[in-house]
Amino acid sequence: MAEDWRATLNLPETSFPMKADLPRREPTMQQKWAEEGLYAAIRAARRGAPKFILHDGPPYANGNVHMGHALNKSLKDFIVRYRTMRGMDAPYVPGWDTHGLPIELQTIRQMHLNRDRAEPLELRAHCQAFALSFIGTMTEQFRRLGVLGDWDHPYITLQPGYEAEEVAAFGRMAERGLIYRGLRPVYWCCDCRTALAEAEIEFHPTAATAVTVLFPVEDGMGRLPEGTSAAIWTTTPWTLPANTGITAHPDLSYVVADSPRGPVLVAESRLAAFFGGGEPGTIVARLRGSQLAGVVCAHPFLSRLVPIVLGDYVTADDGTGLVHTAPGHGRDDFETGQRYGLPTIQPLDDRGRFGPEAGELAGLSYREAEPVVLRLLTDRGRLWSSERIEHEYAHCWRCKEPVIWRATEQWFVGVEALRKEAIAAAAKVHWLPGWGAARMADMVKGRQDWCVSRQRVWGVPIPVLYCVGCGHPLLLHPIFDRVAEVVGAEGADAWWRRPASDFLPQEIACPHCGGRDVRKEEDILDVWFDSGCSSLSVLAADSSLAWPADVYLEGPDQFRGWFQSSLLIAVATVGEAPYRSVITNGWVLDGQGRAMHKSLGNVVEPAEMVDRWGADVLRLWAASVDYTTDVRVSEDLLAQVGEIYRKIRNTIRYLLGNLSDFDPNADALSVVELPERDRYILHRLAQVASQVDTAYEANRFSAVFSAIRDFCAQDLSSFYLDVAKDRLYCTPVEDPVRRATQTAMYEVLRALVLLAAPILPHTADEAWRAMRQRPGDPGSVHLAFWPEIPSTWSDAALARRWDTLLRLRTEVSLAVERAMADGTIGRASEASIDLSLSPEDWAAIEPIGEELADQLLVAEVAATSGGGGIRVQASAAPRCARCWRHRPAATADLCERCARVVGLLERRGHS
RNA sequence: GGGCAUAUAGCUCAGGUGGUUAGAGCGCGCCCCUGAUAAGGGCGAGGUCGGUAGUUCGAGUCUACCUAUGCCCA
Repeated sequence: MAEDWRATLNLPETSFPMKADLPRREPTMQQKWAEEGLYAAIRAARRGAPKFILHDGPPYANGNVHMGHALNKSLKDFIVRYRTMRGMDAPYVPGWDTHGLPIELQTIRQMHLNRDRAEPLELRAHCQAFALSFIGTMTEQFRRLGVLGDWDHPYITLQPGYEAEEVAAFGRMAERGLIYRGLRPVYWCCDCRTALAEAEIEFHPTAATAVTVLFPVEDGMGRLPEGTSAAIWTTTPWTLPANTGITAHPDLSYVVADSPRGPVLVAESRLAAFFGGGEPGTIVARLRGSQLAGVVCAHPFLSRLVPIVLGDYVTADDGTGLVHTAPGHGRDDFETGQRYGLPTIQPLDDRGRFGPEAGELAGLSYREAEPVVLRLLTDRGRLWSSERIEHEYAHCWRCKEPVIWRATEQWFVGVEALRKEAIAAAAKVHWLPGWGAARMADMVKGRQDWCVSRQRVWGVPIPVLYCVGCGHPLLLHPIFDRVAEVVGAEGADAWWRRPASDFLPQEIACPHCGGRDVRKEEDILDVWFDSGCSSLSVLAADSSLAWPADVYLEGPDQFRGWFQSSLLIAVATVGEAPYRSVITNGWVLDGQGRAMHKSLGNVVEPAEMVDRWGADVLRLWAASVDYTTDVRVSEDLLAQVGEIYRKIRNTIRYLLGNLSDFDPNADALSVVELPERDRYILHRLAQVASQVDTAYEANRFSAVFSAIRDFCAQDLSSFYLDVAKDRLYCTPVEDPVRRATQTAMYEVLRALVLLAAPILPHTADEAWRAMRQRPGDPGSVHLAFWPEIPSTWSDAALARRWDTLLRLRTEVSLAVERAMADGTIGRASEASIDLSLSPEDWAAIEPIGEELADQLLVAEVAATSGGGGIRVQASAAPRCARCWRHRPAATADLCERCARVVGLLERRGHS
């Protein structure tokens, strides 16, 4: 009768559950870390160690955490945790960007405030409360992802200390002469008498007068016939008084055609339209736009010369291919004007009325001026044609009136003086991926001066006082110091709360007129100026951190944003880049590679994914993808990553289960004395650990991911652990054969948990706490050090032999599979194999000897040298009832080994 | 429209300096096991490398152009 030998086996046993239940259990673990003061404990443990500073780019505090944040913060966490395990002091101080238009607008809407009537201080208080509340929710969401950092002490751009450093930075830049005041066109509502941000603009169909106007050529550079006129087209004739140039496209083809008004210059493709269906005049000259550069025309009704300049934005979709350019009334116009030195003329006051210098137009609103302009053109014979058209035109979102572009006084950072220095500084930075270097250089090369003025209240004030007497702005060191001091003590609110005189130090007077009566600048700083100061306000200001940072890591949009603003400000104030390396992560797209949009309904919410899969699975996803390019995320993708997670988890669980009776401090054998089979897996472990280390070092987490995954799936689960079962289960607990395997398994488990810890902090810590410790091991894996892999574990010669075995194993599996299919055998374990090997294979396999059948998981193997191939038969040996292997019987139902073991156990049981 | 980037099996990724039948894991199909069991093992079917044209004795790997997608700019 068949006896149940199960009780005589050493089966795996562990409390580490197969089902991770991450969504439910992770929060508990996180709470435990918080209660244990894990972050502070790490800081204390690493005090004095070499620093590694990953400086957080501050997310904007006005919404929930989205997938882009989740990816970015996960990657940052991998880096910080890895460096910490490497023994470095790697503090992580999260940041928040809190000022600026979006929050101000959302607050106004939410509070139903009237911007014009709202007290600045009241509005600012609401904005602050708004931002802080989102910092609260976002902090919870980031913590839920397992991101380790000083969440109780983040840096926030609205903190007085932060603002004070920002004011000081502005002051230093001003002292270097990098700050100036100049004209720049902005959207302007003449009804509300204010500048508007783009977000405050609505477009509506509007009727307008479109005119085609002739500009007589004064100097054709010999390329244009005598008497030629350049034709432009505009839908805003009232801007003609501010015209200071004409822009042509360098690559467009232009012609001079005869007309009743003499030769006219237009784009060739616009010729027919220009003649309005009538017979086009004879073409008398043809030339490229680039050849027009330098031609000088006369203004159609003012005594002013206007040059033809070049601009890529010119199109031949409408008009004449020659664009009327008034730098005071348009963004493109302004930038073209800057490039070519065209004057910026701005004749309108804040109600949109022409000033006294506008001659006939003085006192008229820009709309009233239109018919006058038309008359002036007609009187001088410069009006080729005019028509009423309807087009989309910008309107004020509040009063619904049309808005205009109007140049006003703004504060600028002069980039020209910084450009070379900034490009040189960026060239010294290590960029990942490498194209970042060229991208940053290009962007700095091509950029205009930085307009840092915002006509708003939610922000850091531009710390400038004006002399009331002579109107001069006072860019003086003692004033900046004074403002920084007050702001540092009271916050930026002080700028609004206190009178201007409070910011004027006793000993200071206007250097121009000696006056001491001052007023405050009302503009605030661009929010990119805020975050751009973070290296100064945070890294340089905190002795526990360091300047410059080792790493910045953000999305590709930050090349024009934070990467750049940080660079410019650091170069302007310190003379170097604020980062040693910059890593860019790609954009997060949906499962089909499309950008996520609310309107498309394809937005994947990290909070939902965490509730469904757990943070460790989401993090494993972040590790699995090539983040340097755009990445996809979807339920399906997370499900796939979830499968890998289970594979890793189950491998760890199985290791734990088979080590339940193993005390590494008492039962471990010397590694160098282990049998080859166990030394082979340690050799593989050494290889994998090295690969993983190299990958972390290079921030190539997808290589970490695949190395760990393949090690679990291939080396461990499908080979080493599968084969080890017999040894583990069937030999006595303390049998050296078993202890040898457990010795190797313990090393594997320990290293595996440590290698995975930066990516899977919850799972790793859970496993760490479930496994036996060594003396001196910390209570949490997060305080542990990177595993030391002795070089003695690597054995290339041994590995070559075992790689041969693995290859043969595949061939045998195939033969066994065929034998099962044709009915020769029922299961692999009853296969009897004849192996006729090539001489080389025989040389590798021969030393493995009798163990071959064990390794191939078959009943028996007869291996010979000869190269004849593989034969499979059914084994003649009976199946042992205890170990289920087909081996010569010693008793009625047990093989020799099992009979011996059982006998031993029985003797023990009786003693 | 411009700049930059990406494009290898259903999915996620590997594929130094160009060279025999392009790899892995997952998923999928079939089979085994039931002493890792909402587990484990084996075998198998899937790509000609986004497209086109070139360079070369030979290209996934070099060049040009095109397409799609993404970011930034206009």
